[in-house]
Amino acid sequence: MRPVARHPDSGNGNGRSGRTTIRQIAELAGVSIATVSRVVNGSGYVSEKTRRSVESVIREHGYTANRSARGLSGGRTGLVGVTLPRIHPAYFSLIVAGVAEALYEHDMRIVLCPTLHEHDREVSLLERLMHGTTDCGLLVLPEESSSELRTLMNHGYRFVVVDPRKRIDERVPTVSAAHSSGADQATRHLLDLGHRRIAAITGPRGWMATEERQRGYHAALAAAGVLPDPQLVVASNFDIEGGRRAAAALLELDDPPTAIFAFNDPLAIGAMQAAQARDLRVPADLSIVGFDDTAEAELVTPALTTVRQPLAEMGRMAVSLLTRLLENRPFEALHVELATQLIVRGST
Amino acid sequence: MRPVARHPDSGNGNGRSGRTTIRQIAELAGVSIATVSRVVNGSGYVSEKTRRSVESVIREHGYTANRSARGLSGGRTGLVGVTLPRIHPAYFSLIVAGVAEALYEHDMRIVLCPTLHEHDREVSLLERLMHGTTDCGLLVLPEESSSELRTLMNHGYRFVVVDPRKRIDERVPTVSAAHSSGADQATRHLLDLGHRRIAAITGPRGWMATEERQRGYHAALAAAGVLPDPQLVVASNFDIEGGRRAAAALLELDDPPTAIFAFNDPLAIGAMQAAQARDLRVPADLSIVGFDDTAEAELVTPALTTVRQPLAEMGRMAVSLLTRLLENRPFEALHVELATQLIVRGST
DNA sequence: GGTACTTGTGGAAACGGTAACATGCCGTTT
DNA sequence: AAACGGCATGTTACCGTTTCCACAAGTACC
Repeated sequence: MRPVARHPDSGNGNGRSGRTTIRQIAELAGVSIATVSRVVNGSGYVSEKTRRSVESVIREHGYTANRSARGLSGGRTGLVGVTLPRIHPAYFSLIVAGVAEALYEHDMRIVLCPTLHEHDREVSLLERLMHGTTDCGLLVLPEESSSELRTLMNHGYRFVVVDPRKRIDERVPTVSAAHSSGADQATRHLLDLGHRRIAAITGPRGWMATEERQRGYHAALAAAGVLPDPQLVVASNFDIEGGRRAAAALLELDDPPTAIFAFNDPLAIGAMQAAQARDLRVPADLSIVGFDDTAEAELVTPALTTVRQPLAEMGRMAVSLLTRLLENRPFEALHVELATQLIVRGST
Repeated sequence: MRPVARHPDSGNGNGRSGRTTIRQIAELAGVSIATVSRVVNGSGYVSEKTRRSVESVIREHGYTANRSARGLSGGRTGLVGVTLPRIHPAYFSLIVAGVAEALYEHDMRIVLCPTLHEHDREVSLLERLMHGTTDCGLLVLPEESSSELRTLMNHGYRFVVVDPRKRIDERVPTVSAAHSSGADQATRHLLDLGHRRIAAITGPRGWMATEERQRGYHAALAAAGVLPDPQLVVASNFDIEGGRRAAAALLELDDPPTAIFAFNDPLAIGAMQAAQARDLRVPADLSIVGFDDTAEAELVTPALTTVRQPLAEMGRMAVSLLTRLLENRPFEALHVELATQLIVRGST
């Protein structure tokens, strides 16, 4: 099909693209392919002498096992499927960065699958990923229902969920941030500053992150003896525009809040823009706290006080659960919750 | 090894993990595996009747070809290796988003390989990627020298470079932004506003992006009859801190600039911070223009005037070149340069 | 001096596809 | 009527690994 001129150093003519195969290595080292395989994988018995000789041939010829063949032959592909809604928002790219780094150390790679929030797309992607492409999966903020995930499990696919959107089956390993305690810290911080009318701009209803953070928010208010005002809680989606609209509505109230706790940074930034649009000074007239602590929090003026989620660490932790899963180690913690930390900046 | 209880619906016991194979489909449809393969790949002759019958069996059982097997059997893996320095900066994640979207349409997936700017890591990653894991590569801002890339080509690996760092071999297909004309637009904009002492904070010396943008900057100055002042050109790396330092140095000059053209958005943001730190008002006392137009440009106060690079489109375009490569279509344009556009906001 | 276990090694059967080749049928052309 | 070419389908040899099994030699034990 393609009569590409073979590069001089690509060696003896085997069929296709001139890659060194295990057979060539075996021949050069004067052993069988089984032995080479044993050396490469460090399994079974190989004498010290043979091992060294094979290793030197391997080094010399720069041999690496063909991943497809390895994957096919019952082994592992060394590929992990990562599904997430979108890549670009800092929230996701930070998690992916952590995942990529941790996987690299295990000599595994990421197969990246943005779902663009399309549930169907995610389902069909997982279908395909299970299908010999990847050894296991890592689902960030999955669109799938608990029962769909259960089906996946029953088919023998291993996966870990990072930041579950809804409450899901107990047996699915998850990694998330300490939503509730983070929200508690944020709210308490505002209370400590003397605020009593503290509004919340939440994420979508029904999401775990929303519910948990709401729990923390209410807990802190209750602890300070402040009666929660339902008018002060507005649900939104997690973007700037949503924050702008929600904050605008809050500031229209007869008795507007003196502080807003937004459930993520884009919402907080939107709120800040809404405040500035009606000539309110932040933090003098209105204090604002966010959640995430992505890079944008430091860029805006004033810099945003926010609750830091250790996103890259969450990614790393997910990988660590995943490797435990693959080794079939029945592991201690199925559900890991990483601590959050309040970062105080200029917006409060 | 793992005696996982087979899920009821996973069907007849074949060896491993209960996935449907082409053989099972063939049997159920009462045809040979070759015919099923033909139906799946849409190749060769299949009668309308057979095709429909096979398709219905496939749908019913949710069959998808095992990628490892397909990859091994001389075919394609459907995986594209993407190497880039880091994932998180908006610049990269936007490109990746474009790439992912375009690849999804071809039913291909991304294997993501951040190199963390380590040259060795990149080389060894490419080594491995070539190795049966991926069909082709997409290198964003590659660390590799032109000769290393040439070696890769000679080994028969197909790849496209997005935003080449240095000047590389003519035969390597590349996608980049119109650096020079973008810089020209930016500089001209500042000139039109009456500025005559226009400084430039450039990227690292020797990078193509730096050189080309510098060319555009000089061209615009020359066209306006402004003598370039070497003191006003400072090289930096591409991050906020670098911008801060470079701008601080510029503002210390006896005859400081009245405008700064920073060669990317973080640099511009750093410059803005440096200006604000010494109580200069932007744009009244100092105008600033950036380059990229990532999300952060809109977040800062004042919003940043900047040159928009169509990053996601660059990713898509790279995929389109890649598919042409794979189909062995000797293609028209080896080097694509996408137009940039000046976005005027509050910083000028 | 057999038996049994530990080591070291090779042979060969999967794994699930693709694609080259073979085969058989049917309608045209010569 | 024979030869031929397009179509539809089946057979089978790979692709590069892993891994199970067999086998040989050496050592330990009774």
